[in-house]
Amino acid sequence: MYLINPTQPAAVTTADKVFEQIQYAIVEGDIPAGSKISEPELAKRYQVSRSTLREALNRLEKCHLIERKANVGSRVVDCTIEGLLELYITREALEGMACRQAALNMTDAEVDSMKAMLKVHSQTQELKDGVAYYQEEGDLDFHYKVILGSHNKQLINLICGQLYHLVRMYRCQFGMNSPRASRAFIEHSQIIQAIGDRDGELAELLMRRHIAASRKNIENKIAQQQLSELNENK
Amino acid sequence: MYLINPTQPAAVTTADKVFEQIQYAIVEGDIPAGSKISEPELAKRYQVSRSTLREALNRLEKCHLIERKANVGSRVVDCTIEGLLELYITREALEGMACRQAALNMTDAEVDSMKAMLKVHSQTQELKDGVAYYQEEGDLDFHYKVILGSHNKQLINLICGQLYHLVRMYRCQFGMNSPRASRAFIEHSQIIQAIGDRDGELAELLMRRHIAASRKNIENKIAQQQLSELNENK
DNA sequence: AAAACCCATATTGTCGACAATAATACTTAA
DNA sequence: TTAAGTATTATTGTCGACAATATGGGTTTT
Repeated sequence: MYLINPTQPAAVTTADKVFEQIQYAIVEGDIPAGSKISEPELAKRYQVSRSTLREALNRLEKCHLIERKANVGSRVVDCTIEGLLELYITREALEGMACRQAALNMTDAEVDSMKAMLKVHSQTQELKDGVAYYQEEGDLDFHYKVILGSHNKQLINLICGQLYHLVRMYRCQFGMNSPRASRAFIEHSQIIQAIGDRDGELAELLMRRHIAASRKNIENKIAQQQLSELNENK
Repeated sequence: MYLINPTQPAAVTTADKVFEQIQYAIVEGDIPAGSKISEPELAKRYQVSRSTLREALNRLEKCHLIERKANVGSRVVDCTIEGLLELYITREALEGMACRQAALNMTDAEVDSMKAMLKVHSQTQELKDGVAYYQEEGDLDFHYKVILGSHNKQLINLICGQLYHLVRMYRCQFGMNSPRASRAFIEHSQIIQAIGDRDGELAELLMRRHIAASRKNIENKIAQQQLSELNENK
């Protein structure tokens, strides 16, 4: 279903499955951003008791997809431009450090594996066919591998287990499929090079620039989007 | 009780209160690190039903104080040296960025408030009386204010809401009360200076060095501790 | 004697019902 | 007519019981 997070263990309990379904619904926008969550309604919709639904809600809260207030209820987080900026700044810090650690801790085999993956992506890209989808997937693959390559459980958990759910949500809601494919590819190559050279400082620098560039690109897209909406409504 | 986290809302529900109590017990080591958690036992000990205890366990999992496996149960995280290093590397990334953002986003009033706080700390320190406790509190105060000064909800939540519980736990379990008080004070002053000058780049650099130094200091302490334990047992 | 299998027990996951709190609508008073 | 207070309703928090899964001990088999 949709996208598998390699760091998340397979859902075994029903609360896990409901969590995945709701997570998908929120990321895709089927449950609108910013909307209030009714426990009885969702429990009925997914055919589970309120207890297990609340268990699922707890998981959703863990990856910052919903927010709870005591005795009041839960709301889906809303996607604001400020929130997006904050998210990318946090990514810049965390993934930058993860990249530095990857340069120190990745095995040679892992580095080779990444280089191979990049080669596949480049060939796929040359097909110029379905570039958006593949590059999008490839982008996530790339970042996942770098993060896992840090061999730092704390970083891996924070980024893959929490931040990336929000990243996907923003990408979906703002319709950001595969921006700047060719540029990203070049930047990925440079990063891998630095990691392979075991140059942690450079690797971190490049990753931070890469994410900052991605952030600015999205900012521009949003600005354009808002501009065109303005033109439609005038 | 113990230490109030200014970013955490007051506990209103009983699950919240139980959470705080267990959190305290884990951080202090009353519930030993690495030990398995028995839901029925804890529920009886804190005089609540298993449902509300599980709610409390969910909060504990959110701040990484316990880990759960489906159909198996929960364990308190164990404090390993690797875990400590990973934690401090993550802090370096996040607090470094928070410090950079603080330089950009803090109001002048907030900067003044921090300078005033630092002045109080310096006077308190000169008393050379109970330095450990006050400086320890002061250290946390300082870091909290910088993080809050970033005005970045994502960073604030990750650091104060999650990482700092673990930081306290490690400090407690490894008996790290107030290391390098005078050095820390000087470094804090430099950081505030950079923030006041709105020099984000320098502010981040100094904060990262500050945390890295703290990490190395703790590493040394642990090494000494293990050495002395070795001598006792020989 | 060691290993594999099975059964008993304990723990976790799930459920529906009740209690407490918050939001809403209505009534009453200024 | 507006504002405050109150009662009603709906939602969340808490509880105890049942079902499903894992753990440990005992038995049997090779």
